[in-house]
Amino acid sequence: MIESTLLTIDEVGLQGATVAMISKRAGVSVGIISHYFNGKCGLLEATMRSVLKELAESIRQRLREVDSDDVEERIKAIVRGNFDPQQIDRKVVKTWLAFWAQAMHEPSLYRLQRVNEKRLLSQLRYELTRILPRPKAEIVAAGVAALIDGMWLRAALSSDGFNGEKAQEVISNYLSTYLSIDKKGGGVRSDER
Amino acid sequence: MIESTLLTIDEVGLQGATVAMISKRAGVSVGIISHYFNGKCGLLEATMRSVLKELAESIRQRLREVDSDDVEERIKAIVRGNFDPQQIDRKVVKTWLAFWAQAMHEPSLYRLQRVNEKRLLSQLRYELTRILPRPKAEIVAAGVAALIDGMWLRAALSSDGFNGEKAQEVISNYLSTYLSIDKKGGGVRSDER
Amino acid sequence: MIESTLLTIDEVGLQGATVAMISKRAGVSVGIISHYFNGKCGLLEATMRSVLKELAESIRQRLREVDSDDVEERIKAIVRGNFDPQQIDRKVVKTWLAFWAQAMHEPSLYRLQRVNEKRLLSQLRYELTRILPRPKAEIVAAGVAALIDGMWLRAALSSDGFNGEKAQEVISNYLSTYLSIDKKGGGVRSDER
Amino acid sequence: MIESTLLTIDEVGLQGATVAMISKRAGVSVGIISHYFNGKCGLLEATMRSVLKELAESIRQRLREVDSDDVEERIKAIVRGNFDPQQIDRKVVKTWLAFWAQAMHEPSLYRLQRVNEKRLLSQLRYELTRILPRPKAEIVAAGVAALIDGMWLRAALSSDGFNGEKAQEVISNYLSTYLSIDKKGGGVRSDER
DNA sequence: GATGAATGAGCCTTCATTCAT
DNA sequence: AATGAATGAAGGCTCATTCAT
Repeated sequence: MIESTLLTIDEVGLQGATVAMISKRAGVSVGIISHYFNGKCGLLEATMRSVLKELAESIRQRLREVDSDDVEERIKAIVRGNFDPQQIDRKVVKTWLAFWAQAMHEPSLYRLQRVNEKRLLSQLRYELTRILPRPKAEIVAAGVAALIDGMWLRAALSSDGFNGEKAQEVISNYLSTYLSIDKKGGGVRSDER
Repeated sequence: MIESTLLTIDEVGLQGATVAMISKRAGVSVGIISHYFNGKCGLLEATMRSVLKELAESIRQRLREVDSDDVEERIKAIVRGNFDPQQIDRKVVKTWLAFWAQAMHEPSLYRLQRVNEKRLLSQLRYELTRILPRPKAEIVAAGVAALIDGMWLRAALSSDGFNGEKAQEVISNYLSTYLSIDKKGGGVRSDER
Repeated sequence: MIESTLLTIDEVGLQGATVAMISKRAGVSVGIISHYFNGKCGLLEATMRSVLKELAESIRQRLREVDSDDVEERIKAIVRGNFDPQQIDRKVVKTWLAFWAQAMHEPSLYRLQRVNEKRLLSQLRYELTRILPRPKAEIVAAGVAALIDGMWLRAALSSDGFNGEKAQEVISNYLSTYLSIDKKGGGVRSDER
Repeated sequence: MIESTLLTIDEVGLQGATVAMISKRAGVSVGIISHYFNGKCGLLEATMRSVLKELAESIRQRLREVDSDDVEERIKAIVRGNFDPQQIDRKVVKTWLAFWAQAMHEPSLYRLQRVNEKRLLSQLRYELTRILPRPKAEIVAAGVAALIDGMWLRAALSSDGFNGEKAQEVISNYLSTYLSIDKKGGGVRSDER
């Protein structure tokens, strides 16, 4: 069902996707969608919930694999989670874009979007406050979050398919550069702000 | 016409926007849209072309105001251009999102999106290669571009309206991080790559 | 459904007939027409198929009623079938005319028209070759077919309603002219060709 | 103008032909059609009037070329006039079909059609009454008229282009056969009726 | 008189949803 | 519970006609 939705959106877009297409692909009747998901919009919401759950799971798994005290590694793990093959799959990417456009006009979708947006930021902030003063942690968290979304978006919109590794390289590079500076002259610089 | 489109998309989304709504708001007949813009899709394209032109103009203007040799300032000018009040206006933002979702399934829109995406990147790269070795310039350019898009996107999707200043602060911070390193040990470090 | 189409074309012509009119008269929803007939054009095709089937049935029935060896009577039966009350009904006649005009620009309709056109001719030829040398049979078959269509058309276009009997009289006269000659001096004349 | 109409109907049918297409081809403005012809329907009427006038002229010319007392030749001349290359031109043929379909629902077109239909019949009847008793002349006239229309129609609807010669052959054959019989045993046969 | 830009009614079609089975 | 045929509102687009220039 969810998979059908993703595949169909991939093929023809959210507008082009009809409930008939989706239900046919899933091998169920059209009625079932209105019945169980409360219409097409509800199906999109359920689909995004599923994608979001997998994203969260993907991050959690990566975090479990790294030293719980190595902040830099933990953040890189979060980044890797966001660039999990499943997340950068074309059908998921297209669904994300459709979801964003729709979310601006659908409260239920909007809430979902907000929760996800805030979760990433707070995760990053939580890690960074362990080694950076709060104002700086705030800025770096916002930066990393924006980099994740921005790299993800740029990759999504480019035709060359997804280059997740390059994205992660840019982010890692930023992170290690930043943290190394901080270790050297962090005190002074953070006073400046 | 273009303004009507933006306002209508802002109100009801691209899907919800009918040509009747748009033409009524613009005070013209429905027929005129198909006649001049080649249908609803053509209208979206024309609208985005207009938005893109204004973005380009906004950046050009900011660049004209800064020292043509101060690379950091020039990049900040590009960033400021991207966060111009007109660009972060809610109706423009919503149209961007709708445009992205649509562009995945409409070749003419896709081309437009690609041109814009590449233009920002090449502008940044051009400036950065003046003070950084090419591989590093590449990474920083990609980083700044992603930060712009990412901050812009996060701001767009958050309800609190747009906080362009915070976005610019984050990006400035990112930029100075890289450039300060370069100044300190740039020669050696860039040789390493 | 078919009946609704015929009645509506009778009233306002094919151009004037809207799907809404037809479906309303049939007491079904408009959507059903696109669903089952693949649009207005498909509906016309289905309607003509029905008319054609009834024409074929009408001829078959008339043929069953006559001596299978009396060629003249068999041909008259075919003629009678073509002038069956159902075939010369005003609504059927108008639909035929609309169909012809449309068939020139619609491959699927065109094929249908060709099949029917050829069927009549080959039926006549088949009967006539039993008593006439082939070249003459060919000419008489073409003549009878043209007479049927021509009488039918003239009657269709005249306001006085259909005078099927007069049409049949003319055709019978034509037929006996040819067949009587053949009986008298057929051997010699047919050698001439 | 008239020529443009014929060409456009040939290409896309009467329904498909827009006034814009026709006026563009004629190199005039769209307004001119409503202005001078009173709309699209008026243009069709004017076009058919032109076609009809040429048909009449074509027949008159053929009649002028034959002996005014040779009835058989005069009728053959009328037939030849109806199968004049100009009349069996594809664009004229298609326009005729469209005209018929339309005439059923447009009084002004209907009158035009009636006039033409009757003119042919009365011309034939006039000639035939010179050598046949009236009832027989009536039947033969109706037969020849129907043959002309029927052959013309069958040729029009077949894809093989127009085979005017074969049509004329069938009609001539009928005519000479009929008249020769009549001369031989005309008295007796006509008494039979 | 001639133009052609603008109009807007009306069309066919699509498709989310419903509901009898 | 599951189906899928039927619904009918609504959308984009076309195009004959108008009318200011």
